[in-house]
Amino acid sequence: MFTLAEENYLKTIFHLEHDSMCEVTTNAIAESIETKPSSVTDMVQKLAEKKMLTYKRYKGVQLTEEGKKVAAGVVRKHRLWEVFLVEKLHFHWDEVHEIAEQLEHIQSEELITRLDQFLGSPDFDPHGDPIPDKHGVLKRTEKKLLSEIEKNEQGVCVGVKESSPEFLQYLDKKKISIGTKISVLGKEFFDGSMIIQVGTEQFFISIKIAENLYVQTS
Amino acid sequence: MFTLAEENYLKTIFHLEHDSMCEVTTNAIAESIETKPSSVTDMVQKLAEKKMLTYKRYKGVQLTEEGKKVAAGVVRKHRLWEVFLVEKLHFHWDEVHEIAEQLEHIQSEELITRLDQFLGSPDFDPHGDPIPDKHGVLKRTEKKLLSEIEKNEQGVCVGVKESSPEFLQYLDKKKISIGTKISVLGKEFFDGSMIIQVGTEQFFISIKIAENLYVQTS
DNA sequence: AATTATTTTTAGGTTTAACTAAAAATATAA
DNA sequence: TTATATTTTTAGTTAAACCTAAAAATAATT
Repeated sequence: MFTLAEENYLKTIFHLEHDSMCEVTTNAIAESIETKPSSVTDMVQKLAEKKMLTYKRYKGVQLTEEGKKVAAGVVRKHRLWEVFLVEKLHFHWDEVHEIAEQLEHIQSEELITRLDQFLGSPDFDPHGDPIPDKHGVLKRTEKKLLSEIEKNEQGVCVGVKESSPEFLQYLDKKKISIGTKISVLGKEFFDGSMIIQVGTEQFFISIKIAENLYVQTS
Repeated sequence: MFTLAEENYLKTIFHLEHDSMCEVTTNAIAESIETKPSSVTDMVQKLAEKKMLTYKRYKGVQLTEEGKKVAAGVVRKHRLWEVFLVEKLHFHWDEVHEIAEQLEHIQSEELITRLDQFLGSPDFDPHGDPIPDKHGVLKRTEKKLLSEIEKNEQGVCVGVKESSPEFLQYLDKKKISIGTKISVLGKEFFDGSMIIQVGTEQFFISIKIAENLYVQTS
């Protein structure tokens, strides 16, 4: 069994490994978790002793297979709870992160099995992120950033890269959510800005928006 | 905001006050919470400073109005989650306590408001215990112990006093749950044992059973 | 290659909530 | 009432997870 702090470290390192695709540094963890590098060193040494990750002084860390499994379990719980909050309790997708951050630490295999069933074994959370299965395996999707889509092509929104309330609220105002069809009508070479169509509305978006929206083209 | 430990102390003292109807002793708290009396003294002093209870050395404690409100809030969360686990996830009523013990500490007003709505604002948890409203007010019911029922009277099961898995499983085997009608066909003066009827079945129960089952007669 | 800057670790301290052991207060019994 | 027993508190430790400040290792510049 793991403490709340240990679970948070494992989860954070799991995400950082996915993002950076290489060893995760002490500073990166510290920033992510909003703590000091010295605290990270402490915890990382503890997790190394528990064989959850490999650690060489000054060289960063890497999750072991076991560590990945534990971390994926926490992510699975987080995302299943997010689905519950949005689908069943009708929370807005920008309100659920904090609460799921707490719920992800509830310990009960059976609870998660039943929650998963209750929700119809969803594959994705309300932000479009994949939910690991009970063995920690992630379904990989071939999603692209909207910024990679060419003029006159179109895609379906499947997720966001950034998930700050501000961004999610912007998307909401523009009536963009998971499943929304987006057509690229025009693209400015100079700054990457676009004219897109969502439903019957056409409007301008900056590169910053386009680089934080995932779409599936198929 | 309160720590997990603080919430557990407040909740425990709240329950003990209801049971004993007088000041709650250090030892009673220690036993309930499975900790040492010295640890209780520490925490109780801390909670007294926070004005959650009044404390005089060697004299026990009493919750303040504020303390009662906080404690009732934790109990409300616990019991709402129990309803969720039984009604929505189809857990058995003897499996939910431990999980609710964790869920009761999730911090989010909005979550509980919505959970309550989602469950149809239930008044009682799966064990028949009343759920405090959002202001901490408990609906009082005039329930009696089955052992107080006379021969040839009957009542409807509304709750249990003890809620150990063993007891709940016994009740289950005998097909007794919340709402079950129980008729007292015979009562032995010597040891308090009874012959009761549940559905079409008639059987013998000891005083130990009868003293742990609440029924409503009306 | 030597210096400077950055990153990471070590060493030592703080807080929370537990613990043990001993002292003090209260309650019970002779 | 004195002696004994029980309950409660105090004093001093421990462990987890954080912190600061200083030292050590690594990386970047000149």
